[in-house]
Amino acid sequence: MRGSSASAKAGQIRPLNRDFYGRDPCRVARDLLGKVLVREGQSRLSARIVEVEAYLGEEDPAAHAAAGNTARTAVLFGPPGHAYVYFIYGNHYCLNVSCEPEGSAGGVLFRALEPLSGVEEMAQARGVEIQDPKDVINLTNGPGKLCAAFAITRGRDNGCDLTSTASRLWIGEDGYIARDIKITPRIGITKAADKPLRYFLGSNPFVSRKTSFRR
DNA sequence: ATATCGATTATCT
DNA sequence: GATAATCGATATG
Repeated sequence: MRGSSASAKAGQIRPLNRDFYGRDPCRVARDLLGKVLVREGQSRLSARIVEVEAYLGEEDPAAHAAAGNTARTAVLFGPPGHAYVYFIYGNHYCLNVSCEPEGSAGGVLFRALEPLSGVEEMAQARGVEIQDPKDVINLTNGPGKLCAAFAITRGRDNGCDLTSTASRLWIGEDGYIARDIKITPRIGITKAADKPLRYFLGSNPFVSRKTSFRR
């Protein structure tokens, strides 16, 4: 066996190709569950994707793409598989991956991750101490939190190619099969707040909330 | 357990 | 000038 096998060996992570992202954000969101976000650095940080939301194109009032192709939203209109990072509420960064073929807007917001490696470095980046195993949950169970844990900022990571293992940030699969997928409305929005575009692993303790009402 | 609120800035009206 | 794809702290049941 020499790497041509379809099933990944334990611990091995293979990047997802650009075609994976060049589709409807709803399908990309669904298929992203169970995949792995990797940040290369002094040591490698990795975490499983357990909660995401789909944001559509200019016709979705809740999407940033609704403002059209501006300096801020350009990545959403560009080629698929790139990181769209924005700053919100004066405090937090949020990470998306661009979807749809170039010229058509769409993205998937990362809402929660399950840490696989580099827990100590994530805790340090979040500015918290891990005193109890349950404290690990608090590291990446929200869109702002996971960006802090991975040291993701707009300046460093906006526009990053997430299909390349040469990038500081990329996404891969390790053979894990997503189970118990749940779908609810998106969280924290006021427009189009009823559309069921939030996808998560129902039995995973790292999801930010079980249900979606808020606000 | 849920509810409310302040922080702080990029972006848009 | 208002709002926002959030978080953490505080108050209250």
